[in-house]
Amino acid sequence: MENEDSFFEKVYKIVIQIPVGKVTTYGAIASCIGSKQSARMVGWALNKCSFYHTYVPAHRVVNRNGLLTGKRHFDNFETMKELLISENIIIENDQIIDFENYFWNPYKELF
DNA sequence: GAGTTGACGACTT
DNA sequence: CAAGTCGCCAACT
Repeated sequence: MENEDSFFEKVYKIVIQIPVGKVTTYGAIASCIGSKQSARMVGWALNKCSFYHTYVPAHRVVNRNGLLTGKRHFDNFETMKELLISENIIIENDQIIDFENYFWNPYKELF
């Protein structure tokens, strides 16, 4: 069944559930999975999200500072910012303004 | 099978 | 206050 508890699968399932207009952090996802220090793995998982059978809104995942550190992994450096802007999220200098306001806690879905 | 990498985070200097 | 270093864990070469 869908009990593929692979690290990647967990990451994808969480990211996919991020609502439009919201964002989360790598650390939050990692913590949600169980290893808060595995934030790097979250980024690694998103790196191969293109190979996943389901679309993963990786642009809604940013680092702890609300900085779009992963923008360079998109087709163009502006893609990530453009996607967030299209979701009513304000970006300035590759950083989310009022990031705390847009933050979506993955724990809410695990409840 | 071993070493290097990586879209982070927190601590140390 | 800013920059540098370490740790963490799985995938990639």
